[in-house]
Amino acid sequence: MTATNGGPTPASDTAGARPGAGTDPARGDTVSAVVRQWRAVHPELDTGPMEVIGRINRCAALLQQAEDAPLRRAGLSRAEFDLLGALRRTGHELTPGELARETFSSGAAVTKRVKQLTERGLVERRGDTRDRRVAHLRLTDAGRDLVDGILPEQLAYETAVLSVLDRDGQGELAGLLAELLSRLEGRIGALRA
Amino acid sequence: MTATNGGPTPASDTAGARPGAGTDPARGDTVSAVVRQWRAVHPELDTGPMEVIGRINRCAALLQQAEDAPLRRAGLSRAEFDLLGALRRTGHELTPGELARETFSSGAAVTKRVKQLTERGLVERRGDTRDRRVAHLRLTDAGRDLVDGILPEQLAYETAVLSVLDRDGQGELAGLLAELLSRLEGRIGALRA
DNA sequence: AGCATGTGTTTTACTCGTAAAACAGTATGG
DNA sequence: CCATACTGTTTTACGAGTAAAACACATGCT
Repeated sequence: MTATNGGPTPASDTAGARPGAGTDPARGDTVSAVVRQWRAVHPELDTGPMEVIGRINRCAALLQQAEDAPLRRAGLSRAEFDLLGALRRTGHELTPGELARETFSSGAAVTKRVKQLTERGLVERRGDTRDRRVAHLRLTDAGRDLVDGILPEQLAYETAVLSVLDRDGQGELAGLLAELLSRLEGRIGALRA
Repeated sequence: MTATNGGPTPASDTAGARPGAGTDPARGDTVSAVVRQWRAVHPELDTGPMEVIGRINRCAALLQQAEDAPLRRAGLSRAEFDLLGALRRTGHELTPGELARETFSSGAAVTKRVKQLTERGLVERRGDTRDRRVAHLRLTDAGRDLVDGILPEQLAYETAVLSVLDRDGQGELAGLLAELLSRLEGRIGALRA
């Protein structure tokens, strides 16, 4: 996660797991240990939210770390792959600004990545004829082939990692996350407590 | 999320939950839009894993971004708070190495953070009497008070954010994540596909 | 004891991301 | 038109993290 980047975040395990629910992992995850520590120090606090947020953060950190390996073999960072992927999946040219929004990163970061990817022959740039401030970016054949080569590998890998959950579990998880996410995205910025 | 990092670390890839911009409330989350794009371009691929991994990444990024605000008001980055929190919740002194493991970061990063936090009077250092290589770190009173002041605020904030899911939903989500996480942590490194 | 080896921590060199300023060009209102 | 404000992109200055090397010390072998 960050952590930040690599960020691990405090986590916890309170009552999260319902009784009797199927598998009962021999031992808890790291988050549950952290939550236990907090509860010992501050018994008056409701550590419930840590059980969810801490685990989301930790899962994200582990999954990203694991997925980076295959990517690096192709000589790409995750941010670079995200950029190429955005161009590939939209299927058309994008401006730097659109690319920034699409990949949730700053314009400056996109400028730098595009520069490198262009030098590597994976992306091409073309100026807009009407508005000379804007550029249009597209994948080269090499860029498209690279993405198309990596993607199935990446998906197969993800499938393997997630197979620790059964099909129903994955479906439930995806559903709950979709609900959480759609509501978070809906009111983003609203809760700046 | 870098997250890390100033802010949210870019989330990630394949499953890359990354569409941008606009909130498109009524219809699903941004991840489902991305998945739809990929399926249009590569109908033969099973995009299932993206629905889970992409959402975990995106949720992590949004939650971290949201939680950073309250932290910054206290003049701390998430990484710094993690470090102070580790000292607070364990209740005893930790060496730099232990702190690195506890916060899932590199020793070098811990060295730098401890240096800053010590200068700010939040952390104290003491050398080990037997083994002069090691140091023991502990919170100062100011450091402890800072953590104890922030924590309830942070938890209240998390509770508010998660309230978009009902109690059962939160419990189910925590349970599924706990299962996934404990298995990922169990076999981490095993799947370096 | 003396030296090779191992461990805990810090330093160094470098990458990458960001925020804010700088650029470059477009659109508008008088 | 021409000044002004605005938008899209790039540049600049800097902060934070990492890996690998450097340190500093401890330990074990002979």
